Amino acid sequence: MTLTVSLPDGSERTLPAGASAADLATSIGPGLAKASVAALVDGRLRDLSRTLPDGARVALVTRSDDHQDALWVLRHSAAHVLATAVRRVRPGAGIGFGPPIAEGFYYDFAVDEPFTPEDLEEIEARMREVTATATPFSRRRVDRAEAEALFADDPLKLERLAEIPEDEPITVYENEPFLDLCRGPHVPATNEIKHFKLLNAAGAYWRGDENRQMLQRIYGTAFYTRKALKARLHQIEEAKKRDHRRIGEAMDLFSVEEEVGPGLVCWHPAGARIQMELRRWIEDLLARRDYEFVYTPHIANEALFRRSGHLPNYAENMFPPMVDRGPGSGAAAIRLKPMNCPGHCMVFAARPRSYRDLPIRLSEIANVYRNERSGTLHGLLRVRMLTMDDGHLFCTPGQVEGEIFTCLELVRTVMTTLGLSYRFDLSTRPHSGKRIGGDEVWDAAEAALVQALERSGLDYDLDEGGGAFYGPKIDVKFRDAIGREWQGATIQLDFNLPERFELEYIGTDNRAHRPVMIHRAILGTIERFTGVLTEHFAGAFPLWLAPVQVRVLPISDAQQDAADSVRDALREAGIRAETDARSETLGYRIRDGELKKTPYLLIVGQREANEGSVAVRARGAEKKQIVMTAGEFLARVTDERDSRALAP
RNA sequence: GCUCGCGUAGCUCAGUGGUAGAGCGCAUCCUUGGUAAGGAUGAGGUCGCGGGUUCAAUCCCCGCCGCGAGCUCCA
Repeated sequence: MTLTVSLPDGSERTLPAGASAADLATSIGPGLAKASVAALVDGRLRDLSRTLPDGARVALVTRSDDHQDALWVLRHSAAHVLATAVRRVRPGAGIGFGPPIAEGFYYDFAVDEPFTPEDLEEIEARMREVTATATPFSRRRVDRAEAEALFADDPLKLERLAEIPEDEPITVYENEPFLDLCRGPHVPATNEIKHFKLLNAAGAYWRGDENRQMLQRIYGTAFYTRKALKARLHQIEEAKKRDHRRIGEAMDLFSVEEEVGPGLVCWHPAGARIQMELRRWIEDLLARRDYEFVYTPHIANEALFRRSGHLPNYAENMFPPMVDRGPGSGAAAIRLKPMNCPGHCMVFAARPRSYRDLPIRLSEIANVYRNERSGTLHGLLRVRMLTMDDGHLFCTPGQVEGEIFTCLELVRTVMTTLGLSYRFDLSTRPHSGKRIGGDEVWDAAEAALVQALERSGLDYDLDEGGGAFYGPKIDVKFRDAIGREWQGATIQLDFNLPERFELEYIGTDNRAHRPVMIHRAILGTIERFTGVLTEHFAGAFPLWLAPVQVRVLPISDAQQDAADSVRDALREAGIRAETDARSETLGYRIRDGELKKTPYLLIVGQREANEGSVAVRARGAEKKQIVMTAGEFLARVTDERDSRALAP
């Protein structure tokens, strides 16, 4: 008896019946056998030790820090080793879930006392004991009764067990002495896990449900090579150094004071400068694309938000009402706006609209106010007064694709200018019952988004069922300088608000039609975007965004006038320049300028003062400075600013 | 909002049951220095807020507020 499998290169191999993926690897070569950790059998990850079905397509998964499947298996196994070690330190620990995640793995434990940093050290040491020897991960199928017996004293596992459908096999994995209810697969043995590190511990709700018990989660990461682990740990260090709260303090960009209130940002002059540049840039880009700007009130009658659906659906995130003349007077309750769309709908509805008016593109770079839960606030990334570069497009169904296309083009312009790589997620209709509008409407809307994406020649990932109840959307994810991904622009179709506000336009048939509404934000919010850019650039903003663009350093008092006149000429050209004539050594002032990430330091000594030149020291270029005339520098720096260049 | 941790000078942090210290920054003076920290002197703190224990609390206990790591949520 034999079985035949096909390999990724299209070739076929015949093996004795009952052969495993490990046997397959051995039959191909000892090197492959040694390098394999798991197998993809008909596209599904399997243990190396599982028998192969006849006719399967098999790809061996070899040790690699570049291969998601390989890392997935390793980290999943590392999670089991973590649980093994925790059970040694806390024998009674209940066991929740322990999956691999994008950058590592975690495991949740039900324990009486939370883990301390010292506990993590000890647990990690125990893990090293476990991985020092080759204890196999062995898979076993069990029936329900046996599984219930095995996990009789672990209520979390019993709960999970009860959810496994009758027709699904129940498997357990054991790396002695630890036994877990688990679908697998795993690496062959514990000694495969060589390069790992526990990172932190924190509470996590059982099953992510805030009404259920709080478990203690331990995060860690694991790789096949020491180099990759070191790179990851370095990335974590780098992220700490780039933390926008730290840089914001050092560069005096902003502050969040307890006395003002949590999640409320005071922008200092340097930070406000960055914000202003971003804002002007976006406004200019929008104006060129036929947007019109509006202002709508920051506070409004509650009735507006009742109509828009915010009060029934979004009240959690809205501040409580204010009443201007006291209760009982008949005065309306007033709310701070959490979004701009209701106001923009009112602008649209304020007069009759013809199809000739469409599309109408309204933009408002406005503050909105959201009563975010206190535990979610974080520097500039999550605040309670935020500034959206908001816009709402009102158009006919036939115009949707073209409008989306233009939005995508705008996204590309913004991301390219800032040197950010990005990708798109297309989120389609949620499951029926959780959406409004008929299937034909959704079909057309999704098709329009797909066509716009394809017309742009852009790749996208599909997030099926991820759309809002009121319409499908395209989300932009961009990657920063150290590889982290952030939510950027969002473009959302909305069939809901035009209904609620009874928006209409008169069509060519002289009858009223409902417009389609598109919500879109390109930066998202200025606060978050500034925070992310601060981390992306590590404070070294491109010249056009830098709060101070040029600092002029006279070598001694004798050159102060010369330095000031260079500074004044730069200012005349709209360059943000200042003189640093402090009574400190030149070395000190250069160091200070570099630490403040000033794009250009101009040194003016007697030589330069005599000949009308400046010694230009570009940020980070150290001693590779160039002497040029003040006029040459001015031309160069204005050009760099006007082109929004990323680097000199 | 929840769990745990933290809260000392403008910033980063040390410290003690007997009302406090460093470095940086800041101020003044000296120094006028050619490419990443010149020197001296000085100011600056209700030790987050409120209770409690104690002869005595910045330190121990409780509550509140804020921050951090996560969870949940999300621009």
